[in-house]
Amino acid sequence: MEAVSFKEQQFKVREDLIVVAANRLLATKGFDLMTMEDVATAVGVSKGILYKHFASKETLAAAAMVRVLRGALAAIEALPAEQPAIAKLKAALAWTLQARLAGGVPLLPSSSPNLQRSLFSSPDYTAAAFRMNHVISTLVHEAVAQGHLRGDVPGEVVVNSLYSRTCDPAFDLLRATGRYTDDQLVEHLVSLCFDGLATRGGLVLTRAA
Amino acid sequence: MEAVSFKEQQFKVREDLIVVAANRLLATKGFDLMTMEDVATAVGVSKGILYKHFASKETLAAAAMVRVLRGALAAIEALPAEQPAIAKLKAALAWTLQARLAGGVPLLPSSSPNLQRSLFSSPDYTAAAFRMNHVISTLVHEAVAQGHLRGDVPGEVVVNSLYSRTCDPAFDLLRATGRYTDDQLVEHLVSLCFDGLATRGGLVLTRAA
DNA sequence: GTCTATATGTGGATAGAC
DNA sequence: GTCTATCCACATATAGAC
Repeated sequence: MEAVSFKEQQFKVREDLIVVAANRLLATKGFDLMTMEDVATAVGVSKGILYKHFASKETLAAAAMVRVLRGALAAIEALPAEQPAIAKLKAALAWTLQARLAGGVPLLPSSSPNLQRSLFSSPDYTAAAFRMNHVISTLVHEAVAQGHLRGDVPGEVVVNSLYSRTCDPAFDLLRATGRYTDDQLVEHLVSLCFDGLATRGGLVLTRAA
Repeated sequence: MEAVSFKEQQFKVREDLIVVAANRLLATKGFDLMTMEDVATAVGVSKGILYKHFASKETLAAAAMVRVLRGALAAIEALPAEQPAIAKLKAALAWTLQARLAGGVPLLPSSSPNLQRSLFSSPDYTAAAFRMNHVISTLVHEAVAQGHLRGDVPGEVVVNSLYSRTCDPAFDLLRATGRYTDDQLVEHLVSLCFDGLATRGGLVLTRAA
């Protein structure tokens, strides 16, 4: 009994190592270029063993996505409730960018039909993605209602823009220059996303009464 | 003489068809998922003939990139000189997004080392990319000097952000919903890029004297 | 120059020894 | 459960007929 439990535990630990390694590889090479061989050597096991844990490469990628989605959801829910919605949204984007710096966020969009099918046929993934979409949409609507987010653009457009900023290629390009600290990078990206590239040309800002 | 010239002309026309088809496929499937077979059937020729025009898949992709870069450069240079720099930058982004709607812009970033090497070993590509970088950087610095673009973010960061907006995945996702016209899509994306997601919370805008 | 057929390499997935 | 060896499908690139 004890031995079995221990082995099962080891199995779970290894599975987590596999997912973490896949995460990193997906973040750097993307789904199409990542090979199961890559994952195996990164973890230090043989290729065949991966299929004892995951039925296919797509299933493994789905597991990696779920891991990140759940982490992001937990981070958002851990934010102080008294924060206004826009602050939560900024924090969520910053968290995701930090996660990308740390271990990698496997959000590289591959248009592989196999992957798409596999993702949406995974209950874990669809549940996490649906929940994430709900949480972010709600925050966006709150922020609009509070006058902190522009109301002249459909909420859907805002949500998608936020999502795409988490996998902004500019982030990696700028990071590769080595001219910025991690915090500077995150700050710049978040600021550009929410405040835009432009000043308010010809206009000055006055505090409202 | 005439016959040879005609054949050469035909050859060039076909080459252009190949590049256009590759463009579209690169925009939809990306470099990794696009196969030479795809390109061949799209053009309506056999697979082998592609290698009479291009030495490799990477070379073909480079040609597609060069085509788009040159088109974008021409579009920027055709803008009225009296326009302020920020207007030119907005127009350039809008042009690229329109081009993406029309025929596709093959900017899907593949981290394939083969592709990277092939791109940077192509004089045509490096020249076009260098020139594009120069043109955009100059416009950004002008716009900052004119007070239209934020000066608190390094120019390099602004340039990279602009670049990454041209291949923003949100664009395709929103387009796929079918709820927006092409013009609305472009307008929203350009507006979000320059003006940001946020209102100026608690502030009202007053025109300067 | 264009096609058909094929050589070559690679990567996902499986079989079988231990 | 883990490894080694292998199968199979597919994609790049080439060879050879016409």
